[in-house]
Amino acid sequence: MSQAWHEEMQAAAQRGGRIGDRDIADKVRRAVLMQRLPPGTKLPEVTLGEVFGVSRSVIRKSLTRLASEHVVDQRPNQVARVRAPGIEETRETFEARRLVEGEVVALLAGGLSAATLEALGGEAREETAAYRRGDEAARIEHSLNLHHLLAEQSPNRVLGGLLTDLVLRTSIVVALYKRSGLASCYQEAQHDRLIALLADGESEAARRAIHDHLFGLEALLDLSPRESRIDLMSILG
Amino acid sequence: MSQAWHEEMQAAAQRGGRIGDRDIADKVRRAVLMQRLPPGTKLPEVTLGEVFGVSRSVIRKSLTRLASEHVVDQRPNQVARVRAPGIEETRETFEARRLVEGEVVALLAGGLSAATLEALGGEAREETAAYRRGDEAARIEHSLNLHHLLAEQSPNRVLGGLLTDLVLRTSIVVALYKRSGLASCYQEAQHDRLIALLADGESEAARRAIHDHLFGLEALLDLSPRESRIDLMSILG
DNA sequence: CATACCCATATTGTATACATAAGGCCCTGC
DNA sequence: GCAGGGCCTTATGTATACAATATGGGTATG
Repeated sequence: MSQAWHEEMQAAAQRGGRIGDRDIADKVRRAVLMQRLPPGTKLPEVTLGEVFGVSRSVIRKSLTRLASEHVVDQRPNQVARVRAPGIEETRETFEARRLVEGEVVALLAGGLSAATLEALGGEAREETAAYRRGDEAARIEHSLNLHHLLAEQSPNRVLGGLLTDLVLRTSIVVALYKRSGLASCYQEAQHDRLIALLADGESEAARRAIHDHLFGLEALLDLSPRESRIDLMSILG
Repeated sequence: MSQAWHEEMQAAAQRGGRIGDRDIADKVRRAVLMQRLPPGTKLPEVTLGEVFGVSRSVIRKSLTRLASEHVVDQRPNQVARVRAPGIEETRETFEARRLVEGEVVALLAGGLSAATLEALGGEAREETAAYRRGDEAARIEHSLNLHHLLAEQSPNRVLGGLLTDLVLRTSIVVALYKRSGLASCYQEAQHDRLIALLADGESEAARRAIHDHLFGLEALLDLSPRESRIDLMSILG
């Protein structure tokens, strides 16, 4: 367990009043997303309990929730660990998300209220601004917000739920496999283009835009099998 | 809590040796699928604990698992209840499953081993046999096995996981909204046709076959809004 | 007669203690 | 030097006690 993660969590615990399993899951999820908790990190229940000032009961519920979101691996009689999706699963996650998010934006095109479009545009603008000032954490936050908003607005709530899950999972693997040289996975103007197509009701063009966006994102990752820093950890660990 | 369900569970508890949260979730899931547990049924933790001979800890884990599968509703400070998806959600679930299962069978076509094809054929045959002898429980079992097998065989494991979830959810709503006159939702020969197309590698035809199959299944349901026996329970409850 | 309030009861939320199993370390034997 | 086995440490699995909260019924009141 790294030092940084411990103090981060302790600080988070102190700021809030009563915290529940939901809050804890949120914090751990964010920490994973921001790579504060590297894959494979052990998450012992007692330790987390001390950090958050609650008992194992609450922690267990949080971990179970995170496991159902595929954020942590929770195996019987074993310490929960931050999940490390392999290269194959990464590709599959992207493929699944292309299918689902493509369908969602196609359904969404032309049916969004002005207020929603404005909210989407706002997130896109803030993402760009964060990128320009080099604030990667904020950039990821706004990018996530944008896609999460799409998922929430889906007229098909079931598909929306699936999309929410897939957005989280892709975000985790992006953080994991981002090429070391790259500071960010920002793709200039792609979000704005998508929003314009949604506003114009161009269903199929919006679907293609999402496909391009996700293919582009996947292409920014280093998914070469040789670099097995992650696989070693999960296989040997 | 109905009488039948209680004795069913007690019998189940007695037959097995040590039972864990997984087993309990399985049994409750089956009971829901077989309509032994009607929607809205309360599932108090202590009652379940007594029935299965375990403490609330185990029950809680089971319920949480079932909640993540959308089988039960688990809201804070409230007793868990068997979930009652509304008509709208039913349609959305079918739409989502068409999208995902269509893609899965398209990916699967032409790539299945002879052994897997034989296993699929076996389930289809057993389903037909069960239908002919009027054993609806067995028919559902084999139909579920078939689709579950498809999900497991998906080269894309992420999509397979999504499909597993959707198959379960559609099964629940089929049980719920099956027209009262209908003894079964069996659709003659459709499974066999699908398997043939998979064997022949006809991706797009297989996708269409699944679409037809699922549209046909949805058409067998009574989704008219007037009959609000379910909606009243979930809205007022 | 309808409504609002209040109390008794049932049920979940949380913490803790004990039981059980996994993992690591050292020690022994080859 | 290396492999194997047993002990010890650590962490999870399960049960239980207590606290907090919802639910339902009964009663008083407008």
